[in-house]
Amino acid sequence: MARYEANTAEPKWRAVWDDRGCFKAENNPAKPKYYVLEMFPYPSGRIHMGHVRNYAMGDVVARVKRAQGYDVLHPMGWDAFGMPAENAAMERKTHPGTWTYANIDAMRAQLKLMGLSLDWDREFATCDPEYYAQQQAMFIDFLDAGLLTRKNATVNWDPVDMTVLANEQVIDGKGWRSGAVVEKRDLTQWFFRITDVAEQLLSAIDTLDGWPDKVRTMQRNWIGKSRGLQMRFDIAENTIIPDYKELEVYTTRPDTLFGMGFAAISPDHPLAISLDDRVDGLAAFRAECKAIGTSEEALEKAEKKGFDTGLQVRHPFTDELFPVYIANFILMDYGTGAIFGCAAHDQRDLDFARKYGLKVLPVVAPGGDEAFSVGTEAYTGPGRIINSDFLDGMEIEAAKEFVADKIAATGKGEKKTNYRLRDWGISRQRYWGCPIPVVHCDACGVVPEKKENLPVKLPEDVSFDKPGNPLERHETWKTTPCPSCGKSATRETDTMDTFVDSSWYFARFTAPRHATPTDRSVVDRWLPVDQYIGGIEHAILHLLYSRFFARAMAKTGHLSDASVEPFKALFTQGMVTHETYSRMDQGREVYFTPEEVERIGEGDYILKSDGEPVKTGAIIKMSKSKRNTVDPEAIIAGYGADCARWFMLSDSPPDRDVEWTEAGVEGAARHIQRVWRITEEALPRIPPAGTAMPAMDDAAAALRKVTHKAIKAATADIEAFRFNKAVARLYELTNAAAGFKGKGDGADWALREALETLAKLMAPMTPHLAEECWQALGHDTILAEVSWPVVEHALTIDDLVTMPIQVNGKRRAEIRVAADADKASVESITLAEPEIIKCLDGATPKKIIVVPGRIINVVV
RNA sequence: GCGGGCGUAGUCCAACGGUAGAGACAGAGGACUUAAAAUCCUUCCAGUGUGGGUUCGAAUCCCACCGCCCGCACCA
Repeated sequence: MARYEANTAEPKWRAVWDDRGCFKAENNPAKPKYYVLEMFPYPSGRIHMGHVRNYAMGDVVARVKRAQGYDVLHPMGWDAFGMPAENAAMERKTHPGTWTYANIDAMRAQLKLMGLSLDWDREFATCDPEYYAQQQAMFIDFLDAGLLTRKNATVNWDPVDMTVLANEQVIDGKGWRSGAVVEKRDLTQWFFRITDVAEQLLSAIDTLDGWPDKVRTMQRNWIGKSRGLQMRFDIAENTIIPDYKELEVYTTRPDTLFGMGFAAISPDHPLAISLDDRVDGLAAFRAECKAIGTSEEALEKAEKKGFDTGLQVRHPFTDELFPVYIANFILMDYGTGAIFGCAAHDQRDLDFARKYGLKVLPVVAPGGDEAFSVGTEAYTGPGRIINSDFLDGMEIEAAKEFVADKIAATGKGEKKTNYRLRDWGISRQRYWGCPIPVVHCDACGVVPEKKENLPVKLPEDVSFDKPGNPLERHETWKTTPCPSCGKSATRETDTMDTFVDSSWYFARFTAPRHATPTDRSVVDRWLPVDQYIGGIEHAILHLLYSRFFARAMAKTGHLSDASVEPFKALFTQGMVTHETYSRMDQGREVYFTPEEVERIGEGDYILKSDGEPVKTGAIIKMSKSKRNTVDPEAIIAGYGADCARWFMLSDSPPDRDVEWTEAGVEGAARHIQRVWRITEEALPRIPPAGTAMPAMDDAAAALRKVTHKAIKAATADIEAFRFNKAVARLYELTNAAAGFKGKGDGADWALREALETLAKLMAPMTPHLAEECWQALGHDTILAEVSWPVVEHALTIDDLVTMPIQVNGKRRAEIRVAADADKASVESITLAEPEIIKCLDGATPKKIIVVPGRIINVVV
C-alpha cells in the first residue's frame, strides 16, 4: 500500500491544470459570472500564514463556483508601491523596483505551490508602468470632473527623513523610522473630494447586505454624520477686535442653548491666532497645546485646559454675556472649531466648567423635574426642557427644531449636517509611488499632463543615499515642457498614496492590458466583485476608498452606475495565531521560534540548543517580533499544500482567529493519508466508474444517505462560509466510508459513490489529493473540470425519526415514529408510552406540544 | 468613554428556541508488531461565565454583572 506522496502528486496536478488552462476566466456570456477576489498582497518577499488562510478560503469559493457551472474570475496581483521598497533601497543600495520585482517573483513561486485556481494571465503589479499609466489617466479625468482639489493641509512632517508621515507612522509624537520629533507643517496637497459623496457613501451602506455588520458599523462611524445648528454669537462690543464681530459655532444640541456657560475655540482657530499678540500668555498656551497634541498618551489623559481670551459673547435670547476660552479639547477641523459650552449636558464641558468655575445650569431634566441638578456627571439622557424660557416643557427633539428655526429666522445661523470624514489627501513626498501627472508652469499654473504623454514614468537613475524625495532633486526628470504653453516648467514631484493603487485594481483585473483604464464591454459584466475576502484591518480605509473610487470611475465613464458598490459581498477572515516561547535574559524577554523549541510534555517546551526549559506564552497573531511565525513554504515542503489548506479551514470559524499548532497540522496530514488509503483499499472491490446503480440492501442504502446528506450539508456550509463545519461533514463522510461494513447488494456501488463524492467535496479544499483520488477511481477526466455533485433530496430525508418526550420540559423517554406522522397519532403514541404513563401517574396532561420531527413536551 | 464581538468537555469548536455533541486535537485502554511508527477498535471528561426574567421548553431571546478580545476615541 503506497502512501500518498504530496511532494510528487502536487506538482503533477498543478502542471496538468496549467496545461489545460483550467482556471482561465472564459468571459462566456452563456454562463453566469462569478468574480471572487482576495485582497492582493504587498510583495514583502515571503508569503505568511495569513495569506495561506486568505487564499485557501478564496480558492474554496472559486473552485466550488466553477464546479457549479459559473464562469469564474479569480485573479491575483501585487500591491507593489510603498515605503518598504524605499527603505530596502536605502539599506541595500538597490533600486526599489529591483527589490519589489524580485520579491514578486519569490512570492509568486510560493503562491503557486499552494495550487490556487488563479487566472495568472491577468497578473499585474501596481508599480507596472502599464498599470499606473491608467491610474494617471484617471487622475486627469477626475481632475476634469471636479473630483480633485488642491489645498493646504497640516501634515505630520519628519524633519530627518524629510517626508510626510501618515498618522499611523507617528508613534508617541516621533517618526517611526527616524525617531525624530514630528512637526506639523502646512503643505499644499492633492485631495480626492470624498466628502462630496459622504452622504451617498453613508446611505448606500444600508444596501451592502453581503457585508459583515461590524464593517458596516465601522464605516458609518467613520463617516460620522451629525445634524446640528451652525450659529453665530455676537461678540460683546467692548471686547471686539478687528475682523471678529461674531463667533460661529457648531452644535448638535441647540436645545441646550439656555444652559450655555461659556464659549470655547480651538487653539488653532484663526481668532486664537490673531489674539496671539494681544493677550499675554496666550501664545505660550497655544504652543503648549500643540506640544501635547500629537502624543497618544497625552490625549488619553485628556486633562481639560483652557485660557480666557477676555472676549465675551452675547446670548441671542437672554443677552447674557459669556466668556470665550481657548480650550485644548476643541478640534479645529471639525465643525467651525468653536463651540458653546453647555456644562450640564456634556461631560467635557462639565469638566471644563468645574475646573474654571463656570456656570452649570441644567436645562434638560428627566420628566421635566425643575429641581434636577448635575454633580460631576453630565446628563445626556432623555427628558424635558427646564430653565429655558419659551422652550420649557418641550421634548429634546422638538426643542432642537424650535431653536434652530428661531435662530435661522434671525439670520444668525442655519441647520447644518457635518461629517467626521475628511477629504482624502493623497500627496506623498516619496519616490516609490504613482507620479501625480501634473506640471507646474509659471505662466499657466497647475496643468495636467497630456494623456498622450502618459505614463509619467518614474526615472530609473535615482539614489537613496540622501533623505527626502529623490524626484525632487532629479532636475532632468523634473524639468518638462508645459503641456499648455510649451515653455519649460516643473513636474509635480509628489506621488500618490498607495491606497489609490488598491482602490481600483479589482476593476483592472477584468481587462488588465486594455489601453484605457477599463474595457466597458467586459468590466460591466464582471463587476461587482461577488465575493471579496480579506482582513478586517482594511474595514475602513481601503474599502471606503474603493467605494469612492467606483463612484468617481462611474462619473468619468470608466464604470457603469451599476458598479458604484464594487464589492457585493465581503468576508473578513480572522488572524492566524501561534503560541509564543520566551525566556528572560538579563531582564529582557527573548523570544524563540517554534523550530527552536521542542515539546517534552503537556505544555512543556525546552530550547533545543541547550535543553533548558522555555516559558510558553500568549497565543497571539504571528509576528516577526514575537518570533511565533511558521513559514508556509516549509510546511508545504513537509506536509504538502493540501495539508496546510485543510488545516487552515478546519476547527475555527473562518472569521475568528485560528491557532496554528503542530498537532493540528499532523491531524490534517493524517486525514489526507486516510482519504487516500480508504480510496485505494476500495479499488479492488468497487465496480468500474460509470456502472449503473444496482439494487440496494439496507446497509448500502444507509451509506448512500450519509453520502447525500454530506453533499447537502457541505455545500450549504461552504456557501455560508462555515468552512470549519464543511470540514466536519467531510470527516463524517470519511468515517462512514472507512467504517462501511456492507457486503450485500449495491454495497460496492454505494462505496464508489461515497468515495467519488468525497473526492469531489474535498476538491475545493485539498485539490491535489482530490485529483489523485479521482484518477485512482478510474476516471480520465480532470476533477477541476467536473461538476459539483448533485444531491438526491429523497436520500436526505429520514423515514423514521427518534423523538424525545419531555414531561414539563424534562426528557423522560423517546419514541421512533414516521417522520411525517400527524400530531394526533404522535400524541396517542406518546400517551401510550409506559415511561410516560408512569410519569403522569394518573394525571391528565394540560397540554401536549408536538414539534414535528423534533420533540414532544407533555405539560401537566 | 462610545460601538461591536466572544465566554459550551483538558483544547479548538458544533448544536432552525426543541435529546448539549457533528467534527478535530489531546488523554486512557486494547488489537496488530520482536519492538516502534503507522493503522484499527474501544473509551473517559462538561450541562453551557454569574444572577435574574420571558417560555411548555433557553447555550440560543431579554436585563444586569464578571472576564477576554477588537474597532473608534476630546467629532461639540
